[in-house]
Amino acid sequence: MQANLILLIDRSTQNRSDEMNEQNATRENLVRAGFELFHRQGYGATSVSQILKSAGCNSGSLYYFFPTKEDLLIAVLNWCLENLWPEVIEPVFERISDPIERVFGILDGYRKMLVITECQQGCPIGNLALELADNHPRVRELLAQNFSQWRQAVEGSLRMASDRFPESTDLESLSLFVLTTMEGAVMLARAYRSLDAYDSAVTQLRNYIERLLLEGSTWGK
Amino acid sequence: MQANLILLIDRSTQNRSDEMNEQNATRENLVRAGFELFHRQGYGATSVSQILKSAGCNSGSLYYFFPTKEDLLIAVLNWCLENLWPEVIEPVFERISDPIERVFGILDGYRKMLVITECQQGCPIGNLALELADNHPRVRELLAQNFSQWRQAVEGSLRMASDRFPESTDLESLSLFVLTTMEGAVMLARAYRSLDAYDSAVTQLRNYIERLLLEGSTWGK
DNA sequence: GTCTATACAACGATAGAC
DNA sequence: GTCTATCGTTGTATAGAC
Repeated sequence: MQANLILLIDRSTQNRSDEMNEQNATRENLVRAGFELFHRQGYGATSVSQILKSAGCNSGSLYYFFPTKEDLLIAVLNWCLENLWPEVIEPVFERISDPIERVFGILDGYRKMLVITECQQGCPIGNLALELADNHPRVRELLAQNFSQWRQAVEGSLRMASDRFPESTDLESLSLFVLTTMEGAVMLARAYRSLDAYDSAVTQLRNYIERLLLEGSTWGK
Repeated sequence: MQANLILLIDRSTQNRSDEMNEQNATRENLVRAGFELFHRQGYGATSVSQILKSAGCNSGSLYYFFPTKEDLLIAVLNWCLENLWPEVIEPVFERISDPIERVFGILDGYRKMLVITECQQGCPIGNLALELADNHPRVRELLAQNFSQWRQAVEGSLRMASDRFPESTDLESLSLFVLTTMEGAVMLARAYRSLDAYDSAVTQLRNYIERLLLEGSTWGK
C-alpha cells in the first residue's frame, strides 16, 4: 500500500532500470528512497537509517556515494528536475490536447496525489521549500529551478493559446499564478484534510481564466 | 536586529504585560519564544534548549508548564488564534476603510514581513502546516482553525462589499482563494528569495477581483 | 562497493534540591 | 516555580575489514 503511493516512482522505476548498469543501482535506490521519505516526512524528520532501510543498504554505501545527507537531498532535487517532464507533464499532454485544459490537467494530477494519500501528501518541492529555503543556499537554488521548470511547462501551454487571451495578458505572470494557486491549495487541503479547499481554489482559478478568455474572444480574433 | 523581526510580538508584548501577573510571565515568555523560533526555523529544527535560552529560563520551568514540546506548540498555536485579530487584522482595518482594499491591506501586511526578513520568513501557520499536518492530529486541527479565522476575516470584509460583486459570486470560496494565493505566493517568494513572485500573484488576484467587480457593476445596481 | 561496529554530539525529557 | 545535573535515545557520520 505504501509502496505505490507515489506515482512518480513507479513509472520511472520501470522506465529506467533497464538502461542502468548494476553499479549505480544502489545509488538510484538511495535517491528514490530519499525522494519518497523526504516527500512524506520532510528532510529533517527523515533519518539516514530510515533511508538505508528503505533503500535496502547500509550506511557505508550511502556515504560512499554522498558525503553528507544534504548531498543526497541535492541529488534528489536534481532527480526531480530530470523527471518532471517525462513523468508529470508529458502524460498529461498526451492525454489532453487543448492548451488550456492541459494546465488544468496538471492541476488534476496533483489532485490525484491528494486523493491517493488522503490529503496527507502534497507537492514534494513545496514541502521542502518551506522547510529549507532559509538556511540551505544550494538547496534553495534547486527548489527555485524546480518551480521554474514547472512554471515554464504551464507557460508553454498557455502560450499555445495566446491568441485566445486579451493582448495585455502577461502569460509569464499568469503561469506563475497557476503554480501559486496549486501550492497554496495543496497546503490548505492538507491542513483541512479535505479536497474541498483544493477544488475551491481550482474553481476560482478556472473562473478567472474563463473571464480572461471571454474578454479575449470579445475583442476580435 | 533579530529581536524586532516579528511585528506580531512587539505589539502584543506592550499590550499585555501590564495585565499579567508575575506568575505566568515565564509561561508567556516560553510561548513567545516558541512562536518566534518555530516561525523562523520550523518545529523540528528548533531545540528545546534554544527555546529556553530565548525565553531566559531553564528546562525545569518549561516542563513545569508543558508536559512535552508538542504541548508548547499547541499553546503557541492557540496564542496565534488569540492574536490574529488584534495584531494583524484590526491594524489594517483601522487604516483602511474600503472593504476590498482591506483585503489587499492584509496581503500587504504579509508583504512587509517578507521585506523585513528579506524573503526568509513567511506565514507562521503555513510553515507549520506543511511540516506537521500529517502526523500531529491535534496540531493539524489548530492549524485549520487558524486558517479558518484568517479566511473569515477576509470573507467578512468582502461581504461588506457583496453588492459590488456579481450575484453568483461565492464569497466563501473567494476568500479561501485569497488565502490560497497568499500562502502560495509567500512560498514562492521564499524559494526565489524575491518579492517579484509575491507581487506577481497579488497583481493577478487583483486583476481577477477587478473583473468580478466590473461585471458586478455592469449588471445593475 | 558494501559490510559491521562505533564515535561523538545533540536531542527530549526527568529527578530532586531549594 | 525554578534551579542544576543527568538519564537514555537517537542523530549524522566515520573506521576499517572484506
